[in-house]
Amino acid sequence: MKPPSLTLKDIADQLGISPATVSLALRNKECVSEKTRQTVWEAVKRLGYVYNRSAARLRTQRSTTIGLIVPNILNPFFTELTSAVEEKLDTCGYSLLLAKTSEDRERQAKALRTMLEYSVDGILLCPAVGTTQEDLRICEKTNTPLVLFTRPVDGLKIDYVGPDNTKGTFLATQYLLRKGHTRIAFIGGVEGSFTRWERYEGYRKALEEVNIPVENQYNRVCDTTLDHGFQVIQELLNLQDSPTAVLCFNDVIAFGVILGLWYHRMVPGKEFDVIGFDNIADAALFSPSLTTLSCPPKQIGSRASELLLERIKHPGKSQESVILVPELILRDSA
Amino acid sequence: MKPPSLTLKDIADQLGISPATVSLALRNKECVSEKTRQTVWEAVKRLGYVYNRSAARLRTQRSTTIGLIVPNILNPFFTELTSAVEEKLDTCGYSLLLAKTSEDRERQAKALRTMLEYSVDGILLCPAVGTTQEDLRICEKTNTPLVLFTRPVDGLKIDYVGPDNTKGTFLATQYLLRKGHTRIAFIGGVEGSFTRWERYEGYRKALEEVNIPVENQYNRVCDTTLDHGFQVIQELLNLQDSPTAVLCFNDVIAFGVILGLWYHRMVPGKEFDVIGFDNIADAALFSPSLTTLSCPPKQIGSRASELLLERIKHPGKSQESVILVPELILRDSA
DNA sequence: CTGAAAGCGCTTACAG
DNA sequence: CTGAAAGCGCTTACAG
Repeated sequence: MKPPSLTLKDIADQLGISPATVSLALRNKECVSEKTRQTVWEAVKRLGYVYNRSAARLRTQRSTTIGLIVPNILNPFFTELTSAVEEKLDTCGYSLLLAKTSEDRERQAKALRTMLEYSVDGILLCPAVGTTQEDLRICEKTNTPLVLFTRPVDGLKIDYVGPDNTKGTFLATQYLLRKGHTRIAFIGGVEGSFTRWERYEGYRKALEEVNIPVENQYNRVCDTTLDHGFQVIQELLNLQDSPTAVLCFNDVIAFGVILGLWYHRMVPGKEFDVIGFDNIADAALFSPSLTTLSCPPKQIGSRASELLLERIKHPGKSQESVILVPELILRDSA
Repeated sequence: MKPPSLTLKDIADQLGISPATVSLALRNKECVSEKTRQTVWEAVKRLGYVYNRSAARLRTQRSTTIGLIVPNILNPFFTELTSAVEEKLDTCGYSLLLAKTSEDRERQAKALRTMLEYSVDGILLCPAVGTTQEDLRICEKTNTPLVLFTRPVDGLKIDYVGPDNTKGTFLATQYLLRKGHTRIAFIGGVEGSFTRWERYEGYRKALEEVNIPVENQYNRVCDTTLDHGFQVIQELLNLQDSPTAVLCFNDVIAFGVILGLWYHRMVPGKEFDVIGFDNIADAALFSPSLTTLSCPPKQIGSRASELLLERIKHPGKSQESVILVPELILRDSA
């Protein structure tokens, strides 16, 4: 199908030297004379030689590729994280193999397997909801470094980077209470998500501390998309005792809420308080008065990448958990 | 570094058959007896064998990987497109290698080369601004199918999928004129972008047709991010003869504009008309009254993928240009 | 239906 | 500083 491509041997033949020397020269090894190296590079450019990584990979058992698996590329949180990972890897000479799970354990299993088949040097994974230790065993078996981010896996001691969810929402709720709010809703996140549970815990604890009962009508599960946030805030505003502030599962939900408020001609941050989580790129702009718990995806992505590259270089080191404490970012009401 | 991994030969030895048969069985070839196939698959599962694609790739010169190169992953247009491509490829058994150019021709050259080194079966590329035919020559040389999308390259006859920019903005401008607007601004897109030029052309022509002069103060170049749209609309609203409608380079700019309008307590679609381009996912929600020129990234992505897979299967077929005509989507003012 | 053999393009000890 | 040789793990004609 493809035409015969140029090989190291072709270059070697052209120059009347051995393929071994060409290989060494291309890798810029010290042991090759400057003169040889130059002739080789010159020939490579002239003939349009393209290095064959599959061959090198087969030989060396290393791939300079890492795999990134996320639930959903469309969520800006993961988009920004992906971008940060790509950037970090690029500067370190690694390429990125990307897959998504759609929160499906089957698809996740398939993605993991495929990446191992490509001999990735390591994997960055945000586990699909419901992932078990068993699901990830294959990485251990093949001795492939694995770093989890954003969501831990129950009972699994492994490299991990993620936020302190409970502490974050606890702080945010206290902040709302101090501002005098008593009817505070918690919006977003899907049923069965451990992250949601943790974030809700912080909210619950803070209310409990000041003896405000947690009301079921203020606790709304929903998918993390703009339109769900938009929808839910409409419903909440129609309640008898409608809330005066919402703590959102994340910024995307918060954006939906803000759009819903504008739509009702209400100004978020003035007539109604909204708090997000993550501090994704658009958060700074979305509402001049959006408060958010900052634990930016770029930061998580770059920390996780660093950790993974570290593991690849020094295997066998002990596991590390990087827990980032979210910072409450207040923005001036304009 | 990695422990010795299981090979086909290990499986073969275990079962007392030849590696060739194991290979055939794994590929589910007809010529292997049902019984043998089953024993092989059973052993593979039991022993936890992981197929080595590097070896297969080296042998067959095919990779079942394709490369996707975009200017910027963070732009929702490209995010959605990436997602659509990933989905399409996944169902066809291909994996995705992802890279971004940041509109830098050097980085683009590097990304192309890396992908060829990985022996991708084909490449999907949205060329960085300023890309020349020469920049893409390497694909031709290595005989790697290349499909461009969204942006053509000057003078290059090659498979391409993209919108009819001029026709789109022409229609949209006519629509605004019919609604009685006479002061219409054109916002967004960067200097030197061919796409911007095309979209501006449609706007210019429509105004010209009804003898409305094109005013420089209504033509604003800016990066395609929310905050730039937000910024620019503020400036326009402060003009002496501030416009009554804007045609935006794309939806992202339009979102920024809408946020800017809400911020001024103006309701887009009522007191001020806003038109976007692309129809990205959030457009339906962003303002209930946002009008947009629909040419969705998912559609472009999936058409481009199909075209590429087609080329991979049947090389040597003649080039094809798929020009999608944007449709004006009107949404009811609520 | 199954096996022996060659080879994909590289890298790496090992000699010289 | 350079070369000959072996081998990474697969696939594929070719025999049988």
